[in-house]
Amino acid sequence: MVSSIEYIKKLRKSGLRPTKQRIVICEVLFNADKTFHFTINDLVKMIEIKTNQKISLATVYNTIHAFEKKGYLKEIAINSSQTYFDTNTSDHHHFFDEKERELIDLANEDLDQIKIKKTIPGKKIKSVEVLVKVDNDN
Amino acid sequence: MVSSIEYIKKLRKSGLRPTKQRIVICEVLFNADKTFHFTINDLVKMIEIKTNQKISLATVYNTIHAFEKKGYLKEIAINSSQTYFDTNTSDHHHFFDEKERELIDLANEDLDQIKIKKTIPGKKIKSVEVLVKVDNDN
DNA sequence: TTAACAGATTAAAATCATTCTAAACTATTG
DNA sequence: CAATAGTTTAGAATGATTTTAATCTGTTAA
Repeated sequence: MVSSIEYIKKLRKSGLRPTKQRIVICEVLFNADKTFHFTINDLVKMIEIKTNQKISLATVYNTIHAFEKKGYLKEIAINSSQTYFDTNTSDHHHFFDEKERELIDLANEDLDQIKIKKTIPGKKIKSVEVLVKVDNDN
Repeated sequence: MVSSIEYIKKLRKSGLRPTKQRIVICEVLFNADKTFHFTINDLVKMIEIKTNQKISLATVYNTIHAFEKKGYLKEIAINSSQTYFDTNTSDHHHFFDEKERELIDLANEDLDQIKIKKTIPGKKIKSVEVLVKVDNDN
């Protein structure tokens, strides 16, 4: 249970004003005992459940993008009509169950070190993301 | 230079009626000397240049989805406002240059075999996609 | 403490890729 | 050639995301 004072500090430290809305979003995202994956739609629902009031959709988008830019969230590359985010910002990968539209973490340790043997002139690698699509077994 | 008769055969064999529109799309997509990546928007432009007439956007979408379902195209998992497709349907991966919004093939041989050491009960692996995001070197 | 202002929030409109609709067209088959 | 199932089409609809422009609020300096 992280105190909201911590979030206020965190926000200030990143040059983001600690507004009521941002603190609520921090509490929803970063107070969970486990990291998780979510869409903007999921988040809006979680906020409503937690606070019984709503934050404007535009603010939710703004805040999530601000948090992503600060490195507090990661966007996950999948083809979906909605964008998925991850509160786990460590270096790791994902399973995607298209039937359930659900993401599952795949730890870096769960696959061998990926070594890219090809380089592109003038470019450097920013990230390596593995997406494992899964389907029902039968 | 593949004759359009070949595309007609190919379409018939897959249970798709060889319409004028589908043949044109085959010619644009599968007559290139190299495989390539494209968005629907790119494809529409290519069709216009090649034929000087246009195919309805709905038809382009229908056809691309039909081709994808038949395995003639692959959709590439990246976060972008537009969906990218690949005429290279072999097992391989991608670099994505976000600055240029450009995809570059990464052959399977350019990285070590990926072995996923985690399994999900009741699910089987359908695909493993690696996306390497790159940025300018400086 | 307060005034001033930059930054934030908001509802609503706009955007834009994609999908749907339902009417017109066409390839196939007998 | 007629019947029909499959296709194409323009335009409308959808839905996630972004923009707009007005209002509000946190911060700062006096």
